[in-house]
Amino acid sequence: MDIRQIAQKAGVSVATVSRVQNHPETVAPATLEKVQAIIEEYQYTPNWFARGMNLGKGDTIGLIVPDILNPSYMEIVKGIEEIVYKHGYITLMCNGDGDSKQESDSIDNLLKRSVDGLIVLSTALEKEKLISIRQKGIPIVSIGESNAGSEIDTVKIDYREATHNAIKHLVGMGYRSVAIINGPISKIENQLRLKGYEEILESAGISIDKKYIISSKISMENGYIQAKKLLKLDKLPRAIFATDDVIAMGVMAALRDEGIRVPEDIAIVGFDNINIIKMMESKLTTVENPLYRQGIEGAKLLLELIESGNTKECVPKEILLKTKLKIRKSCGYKTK
Amino acid sequence: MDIRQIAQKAGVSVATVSRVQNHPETVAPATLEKVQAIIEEYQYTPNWFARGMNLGKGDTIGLIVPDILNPSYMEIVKGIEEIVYKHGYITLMCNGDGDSKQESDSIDNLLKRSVDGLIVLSTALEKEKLISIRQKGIPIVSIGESNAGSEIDTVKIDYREATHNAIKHLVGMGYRSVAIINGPISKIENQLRLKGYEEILESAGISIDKKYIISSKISMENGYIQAKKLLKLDKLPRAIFATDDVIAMGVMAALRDEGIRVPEDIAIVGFDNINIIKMMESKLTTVENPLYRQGIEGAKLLLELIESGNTKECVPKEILLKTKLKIRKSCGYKTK
DNA sequence: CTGAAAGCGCTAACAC
DNA sequence: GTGTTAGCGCTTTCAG
Repeated sequence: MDIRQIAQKAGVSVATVSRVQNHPETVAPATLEKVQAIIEEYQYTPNWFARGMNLGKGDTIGLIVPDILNPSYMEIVKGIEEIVYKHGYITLMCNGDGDSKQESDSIDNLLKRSVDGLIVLSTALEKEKLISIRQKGIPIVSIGESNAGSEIDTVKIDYREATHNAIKHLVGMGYRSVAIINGPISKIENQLRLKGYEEILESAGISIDKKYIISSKISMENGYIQAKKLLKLDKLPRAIFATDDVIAMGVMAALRDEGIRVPEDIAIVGFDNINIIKMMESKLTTVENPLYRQGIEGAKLLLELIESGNTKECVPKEILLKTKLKIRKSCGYKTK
Repeated sequence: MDIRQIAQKAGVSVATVSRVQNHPETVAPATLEKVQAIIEEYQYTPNWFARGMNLGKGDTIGLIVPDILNPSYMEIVKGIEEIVYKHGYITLMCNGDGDSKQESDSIDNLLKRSVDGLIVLSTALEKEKLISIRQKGIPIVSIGESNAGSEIDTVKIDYREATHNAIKHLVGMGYRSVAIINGPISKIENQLRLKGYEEILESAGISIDKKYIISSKISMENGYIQAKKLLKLDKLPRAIFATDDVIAMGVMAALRDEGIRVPEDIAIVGFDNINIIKMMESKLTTVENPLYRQGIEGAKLLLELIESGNTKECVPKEILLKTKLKIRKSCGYKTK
């Protein structure tokens, strides 16, 4: 069924059918009803490609996620999804696989599909790439710190401050040796976390031990593996800060398997406060991260950009969300 | 940059540029090289909509997921993603929200975007809807049991048998009162699980207690809530079978909060064997479900269908994957 | 092996 | 209010 056939059945011109679909208020009530009846009867929907070609847009946004198996990212995606869907958009999702090359491929793939906008999650993409996209007038927003800094619209938290709070708390508990299991150091946000970590230790007069600084891909398995490595050291750390809750979960598993008590022997602090851990047996102290909210704000930002119509001219916005250290048992802190 | 401008720069006709992109083997090496250089120089990519309009396809598949926060579904999605991306397709993902109305909306949305094919995960969609899609010649595959039974291509496991194994094991352990916390009973797969549950109890001569049969939306929170309800009963069940691992996690949390020991007081068996629980403190006995594999197989099936070109004529295939009861501590079984 | 030209199905000026 | 018509950017016959 194409528009011509519908027009014929309804006894009107194709223009009228098109109007009925796109500007119903401009057509006479009687005609409107008649045409709508035919449309309904034949279940007509305009050819998406033809429509897109004329309008130059397809109500689609592209999304790059580093790892769809990581609940932290999915909580963000959930927020994005809800907002954009409500506004008639739909999401094309690509797996970045935490790899800058693969991410770049995915972006190109998305771009050639003429998406109306792009959201990148915790991206490792180079600054030039990011900026060139924006320069082309394609709305793009980064959730999490990106290499483009404040040159593209961004929703983020203060990773450095959040880490300060976590490490400060650990140091305040009297732990003098604190290890960090960080995500890939190629990402700005992880560089900031590392910085925050070092700053607090230094200001507490604790010398930094390279052996306590680990960077790895984010997964429970890696958390497990890295923790085991840490446990092979001559001098064990008194506390471990994992920059992602799934890493923290792996760490906890490793300590348990080695018969190490948390927090008596080693304390743990995680990052994100994802849903699953809220109910877990071992109460994990973690940095509460408004993930869902980040998705919401990011999507809104993107929609604004799309609707404004000229991304290039807008000065990039930056939305900074608050985090808070959620103290539970794993850090050894006794409430009252 | 459009094809005309490229043609001009290269000193050839638009037809030749088009050929270079779509059938490079049909153009003279010299011309080919010349045109490719220009394409490269100007970073030309054909307009997606125009291309789609001509070809009638957009290398896109639609995907309906009941809940993107549920790791079980995401493991399946991961498998799908990998296969289709490798074949040049990209995924439009919609959240079904476990609601048949919302799912139906999402499908329509996907359909009007002329996706090349559709994968539905654990769908509650009515048989008629599913079949009508296939009838229109749109490739569709269901992962998990659907209301269309064997009338559409399906990848699944034997839910009834899997449940048999779980319940049989529990009954074999001597537990005479076994509760089930099931997903929404509107879904066939959950009906099958319930059936499997009842069958084993009956054949063991255990009368079925309605109070032990619960159906709820799948989430950790609901697992928690439903378990608490169960614990308010005069006579507590000796074991609880949760038909999804995230439900099981909620159940474990509830029991813990109530000071009930697992498995000494109440045994638990879950379903899926998702990644997270493999490392969890409380070793959950669960039905091992090849989720990732389901995604792989489902995607392959869909791709076949798309490439075959005539979905209507093909007789629907059915792929049945094997499950296995993974025995850990939560069911009380002592190895040796 | 290459070019001219006819659509693909739709939207939006522009006339009436 | 409604119809006529000119594209949108591309692919693909059909000639040459």
